[in-house]
Amino acid sequence: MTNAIEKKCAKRGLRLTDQRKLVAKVMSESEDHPDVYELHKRVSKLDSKISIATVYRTVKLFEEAGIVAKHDFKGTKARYEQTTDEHHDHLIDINTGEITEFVNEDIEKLQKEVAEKLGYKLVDHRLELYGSKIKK
Amino acid sequence: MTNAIEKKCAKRGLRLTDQRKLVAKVMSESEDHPDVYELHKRVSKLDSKISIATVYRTVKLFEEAGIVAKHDFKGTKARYEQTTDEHHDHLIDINTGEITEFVNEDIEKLQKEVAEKLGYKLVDHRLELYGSKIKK
DNA sequence: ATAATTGCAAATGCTTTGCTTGTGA
DNA sequence: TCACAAGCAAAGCATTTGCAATTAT
Repeated sequence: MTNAIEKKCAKRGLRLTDQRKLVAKVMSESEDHPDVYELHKRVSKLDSKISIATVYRTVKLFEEAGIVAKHDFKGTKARYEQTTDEHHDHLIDINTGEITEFVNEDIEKLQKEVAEKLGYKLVDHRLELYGSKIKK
Repeated sequence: MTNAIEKKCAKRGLRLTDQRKLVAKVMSESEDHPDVYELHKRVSKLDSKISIATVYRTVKLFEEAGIVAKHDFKGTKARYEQTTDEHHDHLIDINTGEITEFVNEDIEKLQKEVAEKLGYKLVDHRLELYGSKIKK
């Protein structure tokens, strides 16, 4: 069984070790944004021998290959998610830590305009909203 | 000579030690976004005995009192700046590290709308643009 | 075959903290 | 006076790395 991440690795010529396959599998099946410790915990269920150093190395490798995205949300450790086709930003629940993804083309466009007005070509950005759930 | 930071400390009942006065002075006079190491270097010129631990503690204290803002830009250590009256966001030059501040009310408004549409009250946000200078 | 990868433990870099001495209000 | 702050060195935490053994191609 080959998942999307494995396919991307192959395409990029990354050597597919058992450990990398397992990290790929776990990330492919994750719906959330796990940190390295959590990833290691999940992968350990499939291979109790895998080292957390390998998870760190793998996740960094995947990130450099554009296969996963790393997020440093305020006050938390680095979290990872599989890269998707369309770009999205994040809203973080300040009470529960729950993360909601969203897309807003108007904001995207305005960011580009702001950068250009300041004499810059927009290369990357970071937009995070922090909020608390409205109870109704 | 009393600067804005010292005034805020007084208003909040923070004890004004010599070291805190010096950090306040240096931050008040800084036009950039120094990290703790840089702050310690600048303060050391005024008091060669000050410990970097004290700078860490002071900067954290000021942050918790809303007197300075902490920024964790991508790939850099924590940087600090004096809090200003109007909110602003940052554009970071990916080549030089130079930081430009900007305000965009349209984006602010859209962020709030996005949060509300998702059922959240917007409490805080983080918007950073990363770009490279357009040479003309 | 052999260059790349792993596991382990030690090292790193930034930040915090325990403890004793010093000090601002 | 005396609760709070500073200085120092040690500890903490997430992450990286050197090295010998292992493995994918």
